[in-house]
Amino acid sequence: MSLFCDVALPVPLDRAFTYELRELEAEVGARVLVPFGGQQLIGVVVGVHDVRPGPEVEVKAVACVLDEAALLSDELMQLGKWIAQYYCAPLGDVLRGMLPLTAEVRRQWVYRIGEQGRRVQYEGAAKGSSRRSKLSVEDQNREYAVLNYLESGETSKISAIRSATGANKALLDAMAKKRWLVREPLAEVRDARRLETVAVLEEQGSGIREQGLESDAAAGKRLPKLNENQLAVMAELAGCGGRELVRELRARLGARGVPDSTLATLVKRGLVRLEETAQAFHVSGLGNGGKKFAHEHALNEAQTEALGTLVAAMEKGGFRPHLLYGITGSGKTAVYVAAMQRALAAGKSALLLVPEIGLTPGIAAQMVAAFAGEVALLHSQLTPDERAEQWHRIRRGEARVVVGTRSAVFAPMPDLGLILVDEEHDGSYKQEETPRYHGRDVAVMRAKLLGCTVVLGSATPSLESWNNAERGRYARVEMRERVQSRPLPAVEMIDMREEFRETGQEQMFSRKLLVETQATLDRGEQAIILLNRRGYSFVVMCRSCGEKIECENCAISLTYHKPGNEQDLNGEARVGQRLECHYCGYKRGVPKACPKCASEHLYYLGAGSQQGEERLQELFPGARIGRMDRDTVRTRGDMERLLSRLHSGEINLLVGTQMIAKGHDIHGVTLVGVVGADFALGLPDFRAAERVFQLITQVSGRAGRGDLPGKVLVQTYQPDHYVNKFAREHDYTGFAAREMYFRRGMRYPPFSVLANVIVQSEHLEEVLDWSSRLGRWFEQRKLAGVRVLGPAAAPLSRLKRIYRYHLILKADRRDVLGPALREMLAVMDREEIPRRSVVVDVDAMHLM
DNA sequence: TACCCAATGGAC
DNA sequence: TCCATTGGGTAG
Repeated sequence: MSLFCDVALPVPLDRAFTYELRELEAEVGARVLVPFGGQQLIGVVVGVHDVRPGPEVEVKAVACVLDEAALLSDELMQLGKWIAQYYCAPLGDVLRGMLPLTAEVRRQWVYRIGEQGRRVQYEGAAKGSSRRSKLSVEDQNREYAVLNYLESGETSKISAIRSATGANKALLDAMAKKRWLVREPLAEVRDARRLETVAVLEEQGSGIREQGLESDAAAGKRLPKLNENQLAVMAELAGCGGRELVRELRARLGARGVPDSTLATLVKRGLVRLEETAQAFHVSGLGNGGKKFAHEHALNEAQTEALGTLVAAMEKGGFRPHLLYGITGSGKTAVYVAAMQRALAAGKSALLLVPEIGLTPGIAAQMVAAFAGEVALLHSQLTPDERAEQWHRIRRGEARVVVGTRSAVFAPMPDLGLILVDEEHDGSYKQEETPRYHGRDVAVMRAKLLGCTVVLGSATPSLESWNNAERGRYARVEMRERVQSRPLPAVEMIDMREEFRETGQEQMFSRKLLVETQATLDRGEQAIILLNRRGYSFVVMCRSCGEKIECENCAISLTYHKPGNEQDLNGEARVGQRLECHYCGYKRGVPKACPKCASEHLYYLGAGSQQGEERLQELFPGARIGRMDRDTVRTRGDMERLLSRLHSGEINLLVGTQMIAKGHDIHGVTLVGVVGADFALGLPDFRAAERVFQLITQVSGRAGRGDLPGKVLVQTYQPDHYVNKFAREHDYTGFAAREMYFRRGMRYPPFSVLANVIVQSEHLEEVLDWSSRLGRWFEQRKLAGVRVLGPAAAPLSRLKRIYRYHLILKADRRDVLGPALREMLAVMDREEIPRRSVVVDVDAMHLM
């Protein structure tokens, strides 16, 4: 038994804290509740020992050990430490993200009357309330009520005090500050599993039931004690095999006029027993509508071959990363399912990471169809209770197939034998807050620690993964055929400059796109049009002075939204037109005149999806149009409803932002239009070309997935740009080679490792001061193999009232970047640059 | 990060 | 003089 333990806490501090264990025992990887600067925090034990820290620290005792055995396995602890190191994040923050179990410990405060409070109570009773207090008379009275309530000296929970006196937390905390009350933390551990009551027929009850079933009249004679209602309950229960959820039973019987109390009577008589059971796992909203899934078909040759490679790797064992490069519609999901089945058959479990479950409801449904109760889902829309429940099912080995988004890479799976990362190029794998890890890279690292197979799948692999495959670090598996030998859609570029010259006017849609859309609709087929901006117009500009209307909090043009029937985040109908900031959510009314020069000539530029929908409605009055963007799709339910309307043909023309490009499999779609996607080529971002190529390829992949061939029309102002050239030929390989050339020349990833160091503050002077000091330090330090760009204003120079400058670090090798960043953090400490004002983004996805 | 404490300054 | 607010330092 050890005397002390070191605990990583969820605070932005790069160290662990030592606590005394006293009589308690704690394993490394277990959670403990500890006092920390006046609070109680849940931390994870990262070490146990007998070494008392120096006399300069007052060692406190662990309040409570929450887990008897390690909750985080050795393997996951190691993974956590790697993340903390690699991404320069505090271990406590990392571990908190790995253990999504906040639902299990309820922390609250209890209050007790203090010395000061007692005095006030007596004096106050004599003097009456003070006129000088800023509190309202009601609050003063409440304060005295609280003192009276706590008079005995016992501690009370906030809820008890509130119901007795009407005092709220703010009032109690204010009293604690005045030392009228003493505030103490209290933590209650509870089981996150939701319990349900089940009614069970007792032995003697089933005998009665059998008689009762013969005929109600006969039963009534032999069992005069059971009335009609009671017999109905018994019969219903027998009809369900003698066991049913009380909730269900009540619902059914209540409809027939049997009161709830009847069941209680039967329980009292010992004919029925009530049992508490853990609520059955329930996957909600998987509207698969009995569709046939790809894996039910036989795999084609390419799929079989790919599967063979993966299975061989699994059988051989050991760490071997694979890049599964399969063009859109080549049936990657079927290969995933088959590989997972093999893993399960070999007694292993399998993990599938997907970018966003909400945007591709199909994938969860397919996994449930294939693996039924063995599946656990982990995604951001789960409630804390649901997440904890899934987490424990996984840890107990009850769910051997896990499908989830980014953080599911930490799923506590025993015997993990296969990790799959679908759409590995997707930016949503990168967490944009501390710890800023990349789910795909963590997946690879986890596979390395475990020595298991990992598969990265994509039709448009990230340049990093492609490079790894080129260099032989990853085994490349290719599927270059669509299933059932369906052809890839023909892609045509429409030169919008020429269009302008010929028509003499700036139009949102080219003539060709309109003609083709009409023809598609006339043939009874479906069309999709990508318009990669939401809202109506994304710039409002003054014709007189050229001023663009910007957000008050951000250096960003506001987007004009027309009144519509969409709902805002609170579920309230959005009425009225408005200008909106897509970064901070700021909203304002539409000005009649320029805020700067008062000119009334305001000009609305740039068409978003809302305007696209409106224009299409005018152009194709007969079309059944749907819109898919963040304004119309807020929940998974919205997405499913929209997709099912598309599947059924209720919608035949869909307009939307990039979410329409995400892996949907709609067989009726034969035409895809891409409008304004190349605007992103102008962004100051080294991944701009890669992203545009991915977007065009992915959205093109939505066409021609059924029996009819598809066609893609891409409107562009840069038809000669290599992105467009290679996209037209479906030539990922060619694009990758060309883009590698650019990246190599510019020493961008994958030919360097990159970190974006963002310095931010509400005050511009601080940002300028700190960033220039860091810049000078790097200049003097002359770190070998590291080059530093900047400091310079970040392209998004102000966000949410915070000014932003950045330095970009490019290193030749991985092992020089980490030490350089750590040295920088140490210098910041010395130079008194606050840690929280500098964000370190290792392997940044964008440099905005 | 969240909290505590000491110093500040406004209101009575 | 009292109290509320603010900013800096620290947490085991």
